[in-house]
Amino acid sequence: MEKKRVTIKDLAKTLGVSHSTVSRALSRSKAHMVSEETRRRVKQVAEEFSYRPNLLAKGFATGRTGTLGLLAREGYQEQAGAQIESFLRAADERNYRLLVGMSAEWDSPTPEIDQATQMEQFVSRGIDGLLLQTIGDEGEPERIRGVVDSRIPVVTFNYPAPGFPGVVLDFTAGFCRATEHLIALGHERIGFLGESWDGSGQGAARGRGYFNAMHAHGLHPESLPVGRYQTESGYRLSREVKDRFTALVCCSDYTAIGVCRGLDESGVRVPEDVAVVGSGDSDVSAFVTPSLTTQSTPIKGIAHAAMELMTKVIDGREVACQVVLSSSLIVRESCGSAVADRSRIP
Amino acid sequence: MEKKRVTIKDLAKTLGVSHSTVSRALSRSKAHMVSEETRRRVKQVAEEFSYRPNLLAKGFATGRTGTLGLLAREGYQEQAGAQIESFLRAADERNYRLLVGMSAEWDSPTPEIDQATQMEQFVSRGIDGLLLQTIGDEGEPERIRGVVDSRIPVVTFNYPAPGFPGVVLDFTAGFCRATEHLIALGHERIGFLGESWDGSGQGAARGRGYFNAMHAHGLHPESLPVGRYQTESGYRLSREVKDRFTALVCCSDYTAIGVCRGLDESGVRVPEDVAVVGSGDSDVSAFVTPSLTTQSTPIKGIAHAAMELMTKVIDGREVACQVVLSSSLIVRESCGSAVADRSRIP
DNA sequence: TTCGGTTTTGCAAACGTGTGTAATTTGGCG
DNA sequence: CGCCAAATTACACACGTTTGCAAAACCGAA
Repeated sequence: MEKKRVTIKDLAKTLGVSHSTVSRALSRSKAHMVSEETRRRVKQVAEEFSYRPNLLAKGFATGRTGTLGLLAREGYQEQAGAQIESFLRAADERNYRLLVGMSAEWDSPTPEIDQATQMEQFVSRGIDGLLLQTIGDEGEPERIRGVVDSRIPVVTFNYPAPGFPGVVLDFTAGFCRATEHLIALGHERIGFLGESWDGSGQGAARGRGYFNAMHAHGLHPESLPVGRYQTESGYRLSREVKDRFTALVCCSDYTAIGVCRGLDESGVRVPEDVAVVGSGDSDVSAFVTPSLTTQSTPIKGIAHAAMELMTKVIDGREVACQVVLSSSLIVRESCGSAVADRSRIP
Repeated sequence: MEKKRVTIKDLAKTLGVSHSTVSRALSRSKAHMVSEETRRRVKQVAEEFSYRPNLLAKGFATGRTGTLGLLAREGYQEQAGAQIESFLRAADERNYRLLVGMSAEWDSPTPEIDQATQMEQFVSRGIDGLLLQTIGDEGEPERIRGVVDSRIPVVTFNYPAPGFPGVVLDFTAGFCRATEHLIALGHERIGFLGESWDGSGQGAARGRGYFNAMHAHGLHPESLPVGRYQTESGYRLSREVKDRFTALVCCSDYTAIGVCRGLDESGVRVPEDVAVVGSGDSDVSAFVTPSLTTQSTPIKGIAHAAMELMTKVIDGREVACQVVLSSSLIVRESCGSAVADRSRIP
């Protein structure tokens, strides 16, 4: 009953030719090493038998599998799911499959597999390239190089890793612009909900944008650390910001939604009493009340740029460059606006 | 410079044994076909050389790759990303990697790869099993069988596919309970935002729950079709529901958020004028204003149950069974309630 | 020492495909 | 008809690993 899959040799047998001929007929080698006539016959029989190549064997023989590894990191992304989706699309378009992994911290104590192991697993499975979400922490490039064979191309995203080509979003500029938007509206006591600016990594890059803007205008910056970029972290922090700031810059839309909710429950109105800006332009951001002023993070753009870069690197047309994407500020209700009623601010 | 990866043969050479011995030493075969002494030596040298097995070759030789395919469908899931994440975790725990794909419609005219092709690709790459998001449309089981080799196990989720083991959420019961909750609050003109109940598939299952509850209480059911389960679809529909219903059952949280926003803009208050319930218990649902009454959809539970089922099927301990998970109703503000603070209501 | 049995090891084939090289066919032209 | 080059095809090996089977080594007992 165990009907085996039909192989190239089966085709060869019924055609009365050698299996190598069949192979050449099907995988159009650059030199027309096979006559048009036989190619036609082979293709017909292949169709008839509904032959499907064993991509495992093919990859094994050629060293190229048509599979890329995508390794995302948990907790450092407000929209991990959407990010993965975008990559799936971008990979599909270039006819690559994706081995996807999600890693916790390096040497994580949790039962989850750590990043190094994931990378090894991927490499062992013969991926043609690795799309790696970096966070820019200390010694990251070395760790990567320690695990992944130097011959397989790595493209990073999220944060630059020296020595590796990558796609990066200019969070610093984005948060700077967002903060300046609040300053232009007349705010002076502006708080930041996110990681502090002195540090490395993507979270700090956001904070640095906030800091730069504040500093440039002679204002006093202050950050309140959020843990994960989740809704509840913002909600928790809402108690601490009351009566302390007239405006808040949040590291993500979800943090913003959480803090808005918390403030609302305390009787603080957004944007009348406190202005809030988020980041990410997530699906819901336009539909919550108040709708969020936020910066678009071109998730699809990142995925496409990363895949673009990856194909270039694979073809050897690029070695190590950073593609910098920038975000734009989307102004909605949550920070009021020039026309907002500001009469109540003490 | 092209340093090849170290193979089993390299180890054999430096150890002065045959490569088959090394193979046996490393892959603990049931029979202790190799002495403890040599095993120790082999392991040491392997460690020293930091040997990593070529999983491609291994899979090719054994027929098992330790990789599963996960094929999700676009647009039929409110939280596709979170779903994928859950599966990644569940797979990790059982030491499986995941080839992930996202498919559009069958024979999709879009440039994206259709489901059949995706499945073929996965199978050709030697997956040990396929986790398949089904939608329960006409002829789905046949289509699956048409593409995927009968020897590789398929576990479906989201909607039962006759003949295949699967995990399914009892949406009908969930939406019935949600609707009855509204009825208990005294509502009679209750609308449904989602697919109609006469049809097949997961969307209709939700509608059927609504319908059953309405019918059981002698009320007139009415559905307004949403396209995708996205925020804006709810927003668009808000104009049509005004002055027509006193309560709305929405097929997803995002639809609910969208419709709340739209109603708010029209001056209709939620929950005072119109009560709304969502579905999915998404992250933000507790933090939007008003917070959403919704049904939890145990996304993690689905992933775990599916993986559990998959391992059973792979081991031959199960053939075709449906695991039915149920949701629970989470009561928050958006539909008002007996205990809610209603003092503000005029 | 020799024998039988058990444990350990080596040999070789197999998995499906690609590819270099040699062998064959083809075709054109003298 | 014969010859040479070009086009086409067959042969055989490679890729890294597993695994059945036979060979070898070992061990204890006669």
